[in-house]
Amino acid sequence: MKRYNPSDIEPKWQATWDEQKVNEVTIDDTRQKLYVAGMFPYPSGAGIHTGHAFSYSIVDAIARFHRQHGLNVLNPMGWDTFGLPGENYAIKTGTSPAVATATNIANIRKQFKRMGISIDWSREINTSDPEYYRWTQWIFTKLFERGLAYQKESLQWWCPVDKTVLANEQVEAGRCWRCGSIVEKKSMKQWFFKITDYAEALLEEIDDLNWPQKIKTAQANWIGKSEGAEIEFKLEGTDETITVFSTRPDTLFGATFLVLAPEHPLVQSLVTAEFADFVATYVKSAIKKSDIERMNESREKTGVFTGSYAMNPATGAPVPIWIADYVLAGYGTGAVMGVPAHDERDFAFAEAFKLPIINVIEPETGTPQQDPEARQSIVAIVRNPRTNTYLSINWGQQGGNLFVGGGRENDEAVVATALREIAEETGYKNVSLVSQTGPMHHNYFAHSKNVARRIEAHALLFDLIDEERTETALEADEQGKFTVEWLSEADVQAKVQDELHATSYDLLVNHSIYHGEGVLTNSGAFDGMSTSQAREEIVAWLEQEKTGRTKTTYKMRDWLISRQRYWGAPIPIIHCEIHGAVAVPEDQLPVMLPEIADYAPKGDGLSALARATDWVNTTCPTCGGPAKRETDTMDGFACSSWYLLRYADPHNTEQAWDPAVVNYWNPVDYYIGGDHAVAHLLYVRFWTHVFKDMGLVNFKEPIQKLVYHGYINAEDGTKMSKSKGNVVDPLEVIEQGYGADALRTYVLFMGPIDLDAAWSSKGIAGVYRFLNRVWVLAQQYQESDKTFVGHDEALRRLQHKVIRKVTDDFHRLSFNTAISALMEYTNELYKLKVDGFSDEAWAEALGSLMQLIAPFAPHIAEEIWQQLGHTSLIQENPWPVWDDALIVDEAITIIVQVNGKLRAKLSVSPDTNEDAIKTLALEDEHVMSFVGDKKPAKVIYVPGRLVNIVV
RNA sequence: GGGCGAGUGGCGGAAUCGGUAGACGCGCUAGACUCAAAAUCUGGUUCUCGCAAGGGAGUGGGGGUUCAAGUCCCCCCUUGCCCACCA
Repeated sequence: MKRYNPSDIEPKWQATWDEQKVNEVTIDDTRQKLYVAGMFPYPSGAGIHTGHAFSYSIVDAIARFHRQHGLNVLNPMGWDTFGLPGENYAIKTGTSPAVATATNIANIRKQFKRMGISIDWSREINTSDPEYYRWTQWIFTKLFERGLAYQKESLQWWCPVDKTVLANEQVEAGRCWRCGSIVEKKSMKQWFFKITDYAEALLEEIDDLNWPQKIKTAQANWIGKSEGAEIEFKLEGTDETITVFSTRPDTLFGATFLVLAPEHPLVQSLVTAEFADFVATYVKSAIKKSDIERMNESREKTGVFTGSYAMNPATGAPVPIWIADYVLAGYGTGAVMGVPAHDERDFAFAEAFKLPIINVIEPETGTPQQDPEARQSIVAIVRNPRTNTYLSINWGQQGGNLFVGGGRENDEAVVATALREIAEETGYKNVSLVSQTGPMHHNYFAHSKNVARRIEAHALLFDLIDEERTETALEADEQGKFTVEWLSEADVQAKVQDELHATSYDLLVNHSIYHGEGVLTNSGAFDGMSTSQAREEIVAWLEQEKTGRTKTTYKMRDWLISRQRYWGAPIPIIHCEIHGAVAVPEDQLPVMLPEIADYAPKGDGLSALARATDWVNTTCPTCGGPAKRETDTMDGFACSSWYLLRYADPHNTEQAWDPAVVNYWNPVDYYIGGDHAVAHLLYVRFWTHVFKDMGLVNFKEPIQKLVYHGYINAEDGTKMSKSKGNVVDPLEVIEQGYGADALRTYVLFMGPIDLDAAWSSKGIAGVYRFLNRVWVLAQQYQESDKTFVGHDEALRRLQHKVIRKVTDDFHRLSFNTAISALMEYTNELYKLKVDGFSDEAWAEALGSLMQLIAPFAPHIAEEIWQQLGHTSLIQENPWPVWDDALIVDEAITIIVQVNGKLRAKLSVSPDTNEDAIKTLALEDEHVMSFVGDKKPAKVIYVPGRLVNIVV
C-alpha cells in the first residue's frame, strides 16, 4: 500500500492546475459570477505567516466551494507595496525600494503557490507599478476636479522619529502607530480628500451591509453623527457673535458660561488686557500638549477666563467666556455653552471655577399614561452611615425592592411626609436630613388601585441616628405585604429597579448630574414642556430670532492624504505661480517616481523628492510657464481604495477600468481579512460612492459580505512576533512533511473563524492523521476485491448526511464543524467492512468525501479522485447533492424526561405516532419507577425528539 | 468613562429554532501489533457517590420566565476588542 506523502502529490497537482490555467477566468454571461478576495498583503521581507495562511485558507475554501458549484469564480492577488517599511529598508540599504519589493513578492508568490491557493495569477497587481499608480493619480485628478481633493494649512500630527505627518487613525493613544514615539502638532499645508461630503451617504448604507455588527458599529461611531443646534451668543459691547453647537438646546436657559477651545479663532480678540497674559500662557501650553499628556493628567478641568461676556439669547443674562482644553477645536464650532446642571463635564468645570449652576430640567421617569390622576409623593432614602447600608422595603413579587415611599397629603411639608412614612412603614424615628432633590415626575399604573398616575415626587436622603423604633402603622392594604431590609450599595444597584427610586438614589447618593429626559423649569415660556418637545420648540424660536438653527455634525474629519515621504504615489499636481495648483493632465500620467540617491527625509517637513530638482522643476500644463511639482506622496490607503476594481480589468492601458467589466465582476461578494476595521473599509466605500456618482460603476457599496476573522497566536498564546522568535512559517510546516492540505485544514479546524486561536503543533499532527486515514481508507478500497453484497443503505445514509452537513456548514462559514463532520464520516467508513457493500456504493461514498474535502485539502482530494477513475478535475464536477429520502433513519431516538430530567431513551421507527410514543414512554420500567403511582399532570411531546412527563 | 463581543471538561472547541450538554480534535489512559520503541489500530476519558445497575451535581455568580434554559429576561463579576472630554 502506498504511503500518504503530501510532498509526492501536492506539487504535482499545483503544476497541473497551473498548466491548465484552471483558476484563470474571463467574463461569462452564461454563469453566475462570484468574486472573493482576501485583503491584499504587504510583501514584507519575512514572507507570509500563519495569519496569512489562515486568511487565504478561508478565501480558498470559499472560492473552491463555489467553483465546484459551477460559478465563475474570481480569486485574485496583488501587493500593497507602498509604505514606510519599504522606504525605511531603502534608507538603511541605499537600494531602491522597488528592488527589495520585487524580491519579496517573488518569495511570497512562491509561498502562496505552495499552499495551493487557487489564485488567478494572470491578474496580479502591484500598487507601486507605474501602470497601477498611473490610475491612482488619475483618480486623484478626478477628485480634484470635483472639489473632493483640496489643500489646507492645518495643525497636523507629526511624528518626530519617522519625520512625517500622521493621519488621526495613525495616532494610537498619542503615539505613532508605527514607531510608538510621542507625536507632536505642527502646522503644515496638506492635501485632503473631502470624505465628510459623503458622511451621511456612508452612514446611511451601513445598516444594509452584510458585515459583522462590530465593524458596522465601529464605522458608525467613526462617522459619529449627532443632531443638535447651532446657537449664537452675542458678545457684550460688540455686534460679534460666538456660535456654539449643542445637542441639548432644551437646556439653553441653564447655560451659565461659554467655553472656547484654545485654538478658537476669536480667542485673541476676546481676551481683555487684564487676562491677556494668563490666556496666552494657557493657550500656548494647551496647544503644545499631546494627547498622551492630556490623558495622563486626571480629568480635572483646567481653563482661564477671558474677561469677556456674552449674552444668553434665551435669558438675556451675561455669561462669562472661558477657554479650556476640554473643548475640542475640531468638533462642532469649537465652542460650547456650559450647562453645569445637566452635563457632567460642564458641572466639573463650574465646580472648579465657582460658576453658577441653574437647574432647568425636572426628571421624568416611567411611561406616560392615558388620563393620569395627579398625586404628590416622596421617596425617602435612609442611610445607616455606620454600616453603609440603605433602608429598603421588599415588596416581593409586587414590586421588588423600593425605598420608603408614600403620598403627600394636601399641604403636608415634604420633609414631614418623609419622616411620617419612614416611621409608619419601618418604625425608625431618629433620622437627620442630608439632602433633597427638586420636584421629579413619575408615570405608572397602580395595579392595586387600578388607576393610572402621574406623580410629582421629591426624593430625600436621611442618615440614621440610632436604631430606636416605634410601632409601625400600616394601611390595611399594606399589612404583611412587605419586609424591611438593609441593602448594601451593590444590592441597591442590583435590586432597586423602579426608575423613580433608582434615579433618586443616583441623584442623592451617587451625586449624578441628571442628563436624561424630563420637564423644563426655570425656562420662561417653555416651563412645563417636555425636553423632547423643547428641543424642537426652542430651536424653532431661535430660528425665528435668527440666533440659531438645527445642525448635524459628524466626528469624522476629512482624510489627510499628504505624506512627506518618497515611497508612495506622487500627488499629480503642478504648482504654477500664475495658476496655482494644477492637476497633471491625463496624457501626462503617470507622474513617475524618480530614482534618487538618498531616500531619507531631512526633517524639514519635505519628502526626499524635494531634492530631486530636475524632477521638481517643470512647466505649467496650463500656461507652459515655470512651475514646480508637488513633492508630497499619497497615503497608501489611497492605493488600496480601488484595487478591488482594478482586479477586474488589470491590464487596461486606456482607462483605470472598463465599467462594463467592473460591473460584471464587482462588487466583491466575499472580502476576507482580520485587519483594518475602520479606515481602509471606510475609504474603499467612500471612493466607490464617488465612482458611482461619476458613473464609473453601477453600485455604491464595494463589498457585499465582509468576513472578519481572528488572529492566530503563537503556541504560548501570545502574539507571534519576530523578536520573540515564536513565529510559525507556513512553508516550514508544509516542508516538515505535514503538507499544504494539513496546514490549510488545520487552520480552519482550530475554531470558528472570527475567534482568535493559538497555534498548536499537536493540533496539526491530529489533522495530518485524519488526512492519512482518508488516504488509507481509499487505498484499502482500491486493493479490495470489490465484492457486491447488496445492502448499501447504511453507507448511503452516511454519505448523504455528511453531504448535507458540510453543505449547510459552508453556507454559514462554519468550517470547523464541517471538518469535524468529515472526520466523523471517515471514522464511520473505517468501521464498516470494505467488502460489505457494493463497489458502486463505495466509489460514490469515497467520491463524495473527496468532493467535500476538496475546498480544504484540494491536493489529496484531487489525487484520490483520480485514483477512483475520474478523468476530469474535481472542480469541473458538480458539488454533490443529498437526497432527503436517503437520510431518513430506520430508527430515531426519543428522549423520555420525567420533570425535565432524562430518564430513558426510546428507539422507534420514524413513523410511530404520538400516542404510541407516549404509551411506550409511560410503560418504560425505569420511567415508571420515577412516576410511581402518581398520575402524570401533563405529557409533553416534541415530535421526533422527546417526551416530558410532568408529575 | 462609553460601545460591542466573549465566559462550556486538563486544552481548542460543539450543541444551527428553548428540547439527550461536552460532537470533533488535542492531551491523558488501557489494550492490540512489536524483542522493544515509533507509527498504526481498538476502547475509555465532565465531576462526584456506587462493586454494579444506577443516583446526584454541572455551561463565570445570583435571580427570573418555562413542562423544559448553555441558549430567553434582569442584576453582578471577569475578560477581549474598539472608541475615549465629540457638547
